[in-house]
Amino acid sequence: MSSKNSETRERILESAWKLLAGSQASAVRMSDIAKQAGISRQAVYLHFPTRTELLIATTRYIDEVKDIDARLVKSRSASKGLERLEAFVEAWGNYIPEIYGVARAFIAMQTKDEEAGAAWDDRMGAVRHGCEAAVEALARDGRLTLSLSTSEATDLLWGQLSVENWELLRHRCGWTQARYIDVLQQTVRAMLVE
Amino acid sequence: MSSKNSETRERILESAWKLLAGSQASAVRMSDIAKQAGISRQAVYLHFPTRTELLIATTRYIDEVKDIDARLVKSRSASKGLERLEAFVEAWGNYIPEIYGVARAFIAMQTKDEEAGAAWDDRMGAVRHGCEAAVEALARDGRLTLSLSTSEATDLLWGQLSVENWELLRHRCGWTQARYIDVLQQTVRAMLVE
DNA sequence: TCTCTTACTTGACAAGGTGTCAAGTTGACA
DNA sequence: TGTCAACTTGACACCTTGTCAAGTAAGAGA
Repeated sequence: MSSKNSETRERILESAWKLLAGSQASAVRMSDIAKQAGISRQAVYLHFPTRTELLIATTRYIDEVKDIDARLVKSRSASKGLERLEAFVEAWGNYIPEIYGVARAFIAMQTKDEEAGAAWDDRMGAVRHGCEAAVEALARDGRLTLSLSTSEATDLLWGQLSVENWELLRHRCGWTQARYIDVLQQTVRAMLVE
Repeated sequence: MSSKNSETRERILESAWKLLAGSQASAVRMSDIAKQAGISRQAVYLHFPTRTELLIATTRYIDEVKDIDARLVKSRSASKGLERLEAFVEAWGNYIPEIYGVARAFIAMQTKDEEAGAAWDDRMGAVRHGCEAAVEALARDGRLTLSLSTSEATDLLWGQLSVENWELLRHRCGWTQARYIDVLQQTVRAMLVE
């Protein structure tokens, strides 16, 4: 029989991902994930102690499969601050749809489950670091708006690139992904540059 | 004995409000609200059929007590678009803290409870109307950025004034309320005007 | 004073989800 | 043949929402 850390574990992660990405991401239960993976509900608990830990593992799995690092190369290697900023908005903005399902689940759990809140804060903290790097590059070029500190500018950019803002514009307002990226680049530039 | 629609009902609403506004807004249960109001859990159900309806009633109660309409008078009576925009940002931005507790509860429920989602969408739809009016006033003055349609500009402003964005800047980033208002006015202006 | 009604209490319970536990099955491997 | 690891089956405790039924207390009216 296969080792515990391979096929089944991955099938669980794939199932969680698929269900969370689906239209009815709302109430994805442990039993749904088990059924999707073709195993018993208890088998899921043999691999992941809690629902929260399964969700955390799912985000890590997605990061691996979708190669988030590769997507950020262009931004990180940009020489000019403005270039870096726009590349970052594009890279992260186009990554949000990939993780949106899991993100929704985390946001819903934040209120109830402290551990889930901490895990999500941690992931979003990584995004903030990306924002910070872009803002600092901008500041080094002397192109950051004078009325904002780098910290404030970072916060604003972070808020602009939040999953919640993406959700509002794409889902509630019906924007296309391409228009979202375009307008966000333009908006963020108006907010932070010069 | 007092009529059903008075003292007790109001005590329930006050209790819900108080608990949701408190630091541990996370898990406010029906039993917590009942205890706070000094009545039995079942008595709460005599006044409100479900938790969702109680939350909806609580927002309406807050609107009444805090007089949301009065706060919007200045914005609505502004003659210039820019003036209207800034007054609206100030009025709504300063109202968010009042409803934040209830808002958090709604946001957490959105995923699970359809009715709660609809109720919250409805309330936020009202905010979007305010955004729309401000953007249209700006457009009439010919001061709206050319690269944005009025609908897109409305959406952007709406996202900027979302409870989630307020939460991020005030709670996660530690901004003061005054700074939040200042920076948002400036940001929104950079995004939409000229 | 007796009775009726209204608001509320008390206590039990079903539904639906998470997480735990114990015992059984099955296939690989030595 | 025996053992071990991975998985199954079924039961159960716990929590929260919402329902139900019976009981209590106090004001209103005859």
